[in-house]
Amino acid sequence: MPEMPEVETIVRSLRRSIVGRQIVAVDLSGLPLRRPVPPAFAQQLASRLIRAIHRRGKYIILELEPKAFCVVHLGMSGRLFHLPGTAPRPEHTHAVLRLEDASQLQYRDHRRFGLLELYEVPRIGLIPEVAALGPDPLGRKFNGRNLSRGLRECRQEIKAFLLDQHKVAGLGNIYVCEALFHAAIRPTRRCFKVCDEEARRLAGSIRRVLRRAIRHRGTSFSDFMGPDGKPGDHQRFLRVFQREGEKCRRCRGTIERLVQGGRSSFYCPRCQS
DNA sequence: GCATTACCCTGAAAGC
DNA sequence: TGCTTTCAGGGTAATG
Repeated sequence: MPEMPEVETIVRSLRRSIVGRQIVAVDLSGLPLRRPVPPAFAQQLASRLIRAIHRRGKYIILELEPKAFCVVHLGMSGRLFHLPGTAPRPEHTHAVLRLEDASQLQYRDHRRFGLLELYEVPRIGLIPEVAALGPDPLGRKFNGRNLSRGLRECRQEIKAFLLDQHKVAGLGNIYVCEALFHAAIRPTRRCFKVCDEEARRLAGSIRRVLRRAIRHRGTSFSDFMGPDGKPGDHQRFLRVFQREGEKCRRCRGTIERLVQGGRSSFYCPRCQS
């Protein structure tokens, strides 16, 4: 389940390995992902140069020359692998970008919740998926004051707010649970009931949790690994996520689980109010 | 207009 | 042992 730290790990790895390479051919499985991959996708990508790789929220964006942007979202189970050109193409491989140095970039996604799209626009900001995103938690616009302003006028539960990519870009279930634990806020709290001081604390917690996860190359349970095949290491440092019934490392109380909007939330009822 | 729910999908785990 | 059912979750369209 790639969230921002996992996507950032992938982007950093791919920057080292595929930027400056030309795409010579593209093979597609033909199966639809979240949306059907446009029939012209392969033809539009072929012969373009990979100029740079960007991340916006959980989106990976290949900046191409002649100017275009290839947008990749990994959904729940998507993975990118940079492999030798002779590597086999396993089941659930939906796109293969063959590069000029005889290597290949494989997109695999067994649940097909991901997205592959090409936009011929002059700027990243004109990509519709990117334009709709809220501020990046590691960017300048994300701070306690702005977060507090957003929370004040919202009646949703804080968990749903933080998962909404239009409000904050890049957070998923794992890091929302972890950040709320560090900020001592229960996931069911209504946004407008989070005071300024708590919002400031939450903004700081979100940034710290994400930075720490990036240092550990993300969290791996079953789905995530980097393009080089290495899993992340952050799962060892989680305080609440998937720890239902275990002891809280802060107060020795018991971690509980509840379901919000069909997603599991993990929290410590003693530490979080 | 905002909040909530259903749906897409498949592998793994649980239940029978 | 083998089959069936349930669950997980990101994003979005549909519904309330």
